[in-house]
Amino acid sequence: MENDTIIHNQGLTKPEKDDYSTNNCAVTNALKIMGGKWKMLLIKIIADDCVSRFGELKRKMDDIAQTTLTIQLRELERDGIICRKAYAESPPRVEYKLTEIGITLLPVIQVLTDWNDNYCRLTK
Amino acid sequence: MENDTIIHNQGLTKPEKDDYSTNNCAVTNALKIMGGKWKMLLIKIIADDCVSRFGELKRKMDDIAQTTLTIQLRELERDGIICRKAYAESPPRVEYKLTEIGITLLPVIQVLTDWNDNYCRLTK
DNA sequence: ATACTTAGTATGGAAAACGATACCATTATT
DNA sequence: AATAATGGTATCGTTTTCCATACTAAGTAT
Repeated sequence: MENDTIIHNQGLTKPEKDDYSTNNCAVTNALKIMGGKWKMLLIKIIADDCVSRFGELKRKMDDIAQTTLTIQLRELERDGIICRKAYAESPPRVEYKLTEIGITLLPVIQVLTDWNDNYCRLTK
Repeated sequence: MENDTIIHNQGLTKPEKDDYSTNNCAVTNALKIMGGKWKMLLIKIIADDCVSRFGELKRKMDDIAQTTLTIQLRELERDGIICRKAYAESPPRVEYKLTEIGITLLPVIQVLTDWNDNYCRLTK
């Protein structure tokens, strides 16, 4: 019973001191940028598409409100994860794609997807 | 402009059809279990501790409300991520630890931590 | 007797997230 | 002249999430 308390911690980086407060925890920090109901899904779709238009995203996430989609895109843009390119046409055309920093988030998406495919069913 | 649309998608598993709706997306599914403001942090702390007591968790996450902590722990328990062991003592003693399935979530935590350490600063 | 400890629960309220609806400008189409 | 398409914004309401406060039971220490 005592010996298995060591096993599952291998490979996890322990914090120097026990500081998990809001401003100092790596997990919390990362989630400030990519947390929430829609962000990771949005990042995944834009990655799959390479370049996405607004209406395309709206169609694929068919249960998101348009206002919510706009807000999420603005925040991802503000945080340097995606970039927005608007063309001076009519009707308007706007394209979204991942920035270089946004691309560095793909391993997070992938490991989450892998976990779902391999282990999530065991939780039921 | 066209050629760089391919690069960043390497290694990402594309969905068969463009189905990102609420019930069918792997990312969304995984986040149903470990999403939210506190879950991943909780999983990380319990992993660091190997075994955590309630008051210990409360102290380390000093800005979480006690009621919220209880709810998060109950949900993680319900979803098979942690297990709860209460001792018939007084004052009560309750211990939380990761289940085997909970342990499979650690790579998710790790990759999130790594991203924060390596790339998050670039978003500023 | 009183105070302290742990791991909660109960209640009420505030804040954040999210959604539905209506509206807009510009151009092309019918 | 009316309609449709795109990518929004503005407003308001709901739902979800979260927090603050008060309270509890049982044993231990003073």
